[in-house]
Amino acid sequence: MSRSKEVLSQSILFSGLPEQDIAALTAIAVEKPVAAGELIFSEGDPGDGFYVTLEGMIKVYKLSTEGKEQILHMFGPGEPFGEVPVFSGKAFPASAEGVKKSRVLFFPRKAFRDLITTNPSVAMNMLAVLSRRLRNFTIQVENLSLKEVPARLAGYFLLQAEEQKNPDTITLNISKGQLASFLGTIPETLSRMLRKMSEQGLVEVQGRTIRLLDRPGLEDLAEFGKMEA
Amino acid sequence: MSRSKEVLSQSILFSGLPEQDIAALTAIAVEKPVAAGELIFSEGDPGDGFYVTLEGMIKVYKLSTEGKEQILHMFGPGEPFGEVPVFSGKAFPASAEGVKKSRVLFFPRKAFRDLITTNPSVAMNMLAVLSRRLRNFTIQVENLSLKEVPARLAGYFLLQAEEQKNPDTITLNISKGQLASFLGTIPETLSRMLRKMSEQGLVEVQGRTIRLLDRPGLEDLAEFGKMEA
DNA sequence: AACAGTTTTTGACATAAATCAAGGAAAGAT
DNA sequence: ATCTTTCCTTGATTTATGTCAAAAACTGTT
Repeated sequence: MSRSKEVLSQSILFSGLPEQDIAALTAIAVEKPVAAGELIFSEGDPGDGFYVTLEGMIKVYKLSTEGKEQILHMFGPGEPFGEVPVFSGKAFPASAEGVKKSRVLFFPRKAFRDLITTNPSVAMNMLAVLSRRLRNFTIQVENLSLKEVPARLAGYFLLQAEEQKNPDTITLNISKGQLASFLGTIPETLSRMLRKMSEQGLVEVQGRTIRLLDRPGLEDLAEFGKMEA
Repeated sequence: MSRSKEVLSQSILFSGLPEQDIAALTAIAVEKPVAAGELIFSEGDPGDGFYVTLEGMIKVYKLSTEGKEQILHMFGPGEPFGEVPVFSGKAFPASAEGVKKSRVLFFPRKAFRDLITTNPSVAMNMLAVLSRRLRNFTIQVENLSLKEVPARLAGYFLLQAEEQKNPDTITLNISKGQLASFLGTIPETLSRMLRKMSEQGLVEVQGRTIRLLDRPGLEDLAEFGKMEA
């Protein structure tokens, strides 16, 4: 089995599909290399299909008129993105580009809609994907509206610790600038908060490696968002 | 046809369904009256089904630990809500309650999943509903992160004008306090911004009636977010 | 190893919006 | 019509975070 098929067969969207269906899928899909910083689609583009990340990392983001960036999602291998226009019939609501050198698979709109109508389990998987996405958005809105930057940061660290299956050390897989943009702030503020958290013994920062020194403290910060001094 | 069936047959989710399917649906669904301020479900509840608003208005919201509220969505007649747990398998990510006296229809999880697997067009409609929801969330995140309160407010007015099909006068269908919560701010700030916009001749406010006096000015404010003085 | 580029940090300052506190207006109940 | 409660407005003040400017620390490259 090719590397692409392997990624697909383990993706949330196509898990449980028999191998010949996966093969049929790769037949209709087009693979595309994406350079670091390369634009995949822009907000307002028509959107005649969606993508699955095969390798690397893709960010989906919005830009303000003054040029500030807000990252909405980061997608790694196996994760689909850009599906909204396929089902809503409207243009992409945001833009996407590679964070690093990546490979993506493009699925044309019509072929995929046909697959869904004949294959209820793919429809169900897609519903699950979109539901999870909605769930993440509610958390993002909650963070932006109801929590301050230190709380968001602490929450991010704890989430990463879980995803990376290491309760006391995490490695950032994006730059601090990109992390700031994901958390809805700017690099200067992020830098200051990291220093503050270090001074209080919550974490130890060394480049992209963050040691979580005080999990209860971080959990408290993530929930209540207050740091003394 | 009963009032409920009428609402359902015109809803985005069930549009295009033959009448006997609608009848079958209402057979599995349970109607429930909801008082103003009555809780329908809470964040963290298991979620063994989803709802469709029949009458009135439902808000879906999050609360901060300090008690501040962020409204995520407002749903009127025909609009479904609370679907995320049906497909993600996880609990409700937010809470829902009636804004005013309402009626809702509850669809049990299993029955609806069965309907979807046998009826691709319902699956397609649900995918469209979730996609549209995602689209709205990207706008909400953009607003919270990249725009200031005056810009969000101007954008809200323009959107309402469109929905109410009246280019120069809108009537708020929620209280100003609830509007503040939807826009991610507090009543005091909203009040001040409304005054500022009035002083600048952008709008004229009389209770819940807002007259849009300067659409180009509002459009500019919504996009660039700057108000002189 | 030195270079040019980017990313990150630090400092001084500006500002949008929240908080606290209180008065006024509107709406619903008796 | 009056009372009571909720909603809305206004003012004074605080605060978190953004802006601007510059230095320092990395990164990868010749």
